[in-house]
Amino acid sequence: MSDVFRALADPTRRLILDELAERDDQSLFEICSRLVMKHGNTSSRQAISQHLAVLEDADLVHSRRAGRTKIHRLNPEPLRSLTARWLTTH
Amino acid sequence: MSDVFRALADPTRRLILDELAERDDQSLFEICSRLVMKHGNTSSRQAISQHLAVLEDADLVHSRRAGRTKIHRLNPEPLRSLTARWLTTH
DNA sequence: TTGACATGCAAGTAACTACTTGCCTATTGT
DNA sequence: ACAATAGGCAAGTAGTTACTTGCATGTCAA
Repeated sequence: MSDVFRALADPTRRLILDELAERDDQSLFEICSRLVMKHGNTSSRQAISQHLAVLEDADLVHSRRAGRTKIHRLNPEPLRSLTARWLTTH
Repeated sequence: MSDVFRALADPTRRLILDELAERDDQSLFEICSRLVMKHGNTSSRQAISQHLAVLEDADLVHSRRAGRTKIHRLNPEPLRSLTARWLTTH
């Protein structure tokens, strides 16, 4: 649970999630390219790779290898009911 | 927005929110006492005070002075629709 | 097989975070 | 006034995080 919030605390990681929410099954290079083009994000490939590792640790992103590329997909399940415990009407 | 996720990333801060969700208008000392008694949390008064400052920066907690005590109250508004952008069905 | 491509790994660094320690301010009760 | 209570402020520290740099691994195309 801490992992999920910690992963979401970084703006670049939220951009990556935005990108994967818009289009599934992107490789590291695709994600890097789109972050630069669409959001002016200048993070290096290695930086994005490490962000993706954090997102995978939080189970927010799933990945599979396809030849020499690694394909990433958003997994929104950990986000469901994440804040429900503080939103109870009592 | 980063502030909210960053605030939620710490387990002790989530405990504080749990406590305030259960009972509004608690002072720093009350929160400290309850964290120790109910959750075995051994954080010092100063540590809790700093956690509350982080929660206030994120607008998750509102506070007012009442004499020599400071009364804290949960503000769940920043939590609403926090993760909606990644949960769209498309 | 050779080179280009896509990614992984690991060490180093600067900034940040959580926490402690020590002292200070303000309010209340006697 | 005085002591006790509730809290604030600021410096220091250990651990963590985000990022870079340099090199290594694995895959595909010609």
